[in-house]
Amino acid sequence: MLKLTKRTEYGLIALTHLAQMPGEVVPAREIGDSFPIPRRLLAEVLKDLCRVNLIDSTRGAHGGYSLSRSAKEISLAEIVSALEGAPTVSGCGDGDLLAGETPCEVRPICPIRSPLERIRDRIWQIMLTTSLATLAQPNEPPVSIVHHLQTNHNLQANEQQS
Amino acid sequence: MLKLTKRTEYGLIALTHLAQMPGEVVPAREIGDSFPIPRRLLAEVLKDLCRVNLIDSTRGAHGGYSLSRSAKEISLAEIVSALEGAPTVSGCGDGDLLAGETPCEVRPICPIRSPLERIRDRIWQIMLTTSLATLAQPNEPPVSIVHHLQTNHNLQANEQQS
DNA sequence: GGTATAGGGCACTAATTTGAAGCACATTGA
DNA sequence: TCAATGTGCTTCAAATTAGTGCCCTATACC
Repeated sequence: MLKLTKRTEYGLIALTHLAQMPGEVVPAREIGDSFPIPRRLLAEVLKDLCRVNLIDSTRGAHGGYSLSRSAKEISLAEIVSALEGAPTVSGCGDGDLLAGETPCEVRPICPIRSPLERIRDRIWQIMLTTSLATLAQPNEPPVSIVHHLQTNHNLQANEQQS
Repeated sequence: MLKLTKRTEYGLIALTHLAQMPGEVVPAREIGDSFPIPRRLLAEVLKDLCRVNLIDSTRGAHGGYSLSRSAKEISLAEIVSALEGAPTVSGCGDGDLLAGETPCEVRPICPIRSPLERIRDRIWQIMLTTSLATLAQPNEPPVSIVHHLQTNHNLQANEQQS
């Protein structure tokens, strides 16, 4: 849980790279050279991002990719759902956020479905309100549109062991 | 991302089952009979939960499992980390929450690390503040210790396609 | 003690998901 | 035309996850 796939990581890296040179058309090669990312995989990821219109592609010599809109208008949720599908928390179908899901035979009697969905929604909310612009400024405080979500957590520290 | 493994789902189902009969020693068989869960796997999961002292086991005839403390004192975070390890969001090492992680060679120059960690922490916070008791009352409103985290989300609905 | 019921350990296989690469083709600028 | 660059499709490899089998230990009850 909570772990992004490599595809998504690569996509985020590429997008933040693009976000730092708005307007410019950047070839996949350049992104691949800047980070130790397998070229071919990166191409796949960029293609996916293109498919959902997060970025524009220019073919031919001097081609490349560029953000299709401002980094502030691109949410983390869009990126994640483009690269690994909308989140599900439990494997049971989640009709609201996503299309076809494999039906879960436990579903009718599943005792944890509903509360888990609420949690998923809250997590998704965090991603919906986090913009690419925020991700692209790692040194800035998290001053995105999500800052009002910041919470004070006055609770017992739970011990976790791997 | 955000998808729980079957192990965790089974664990949550078992724990909510136990939570509904506090004090009683419930054999794994009974839980396995109540839901379409592979017996053998369920046993594995229960063993893991036992190992981190979320439940107690009683061996021998009339043996079984029971919660080791009140459902209100067991956080979702504990359950998840017991059954699938602490969350990572990105594969890069997360020293604070978890022990050894495979080092990420992109790490020194990774442009998305820090903001992603903040997001992971916020998600983790949700789980830390969600108790098993909350999960076990699917029909109740989410009135757990987390209610103060509820947020108003006044933002554009993003379209997601699978 | 014997037996039935219940959990525990270990190793193994199967299924699914994810990561990665190959190859040929389409587009475009010089 | 040629080189640079994105696109489609296929296949392979690695990692993760799901599920099983077998046998041992522990306890209640007769």
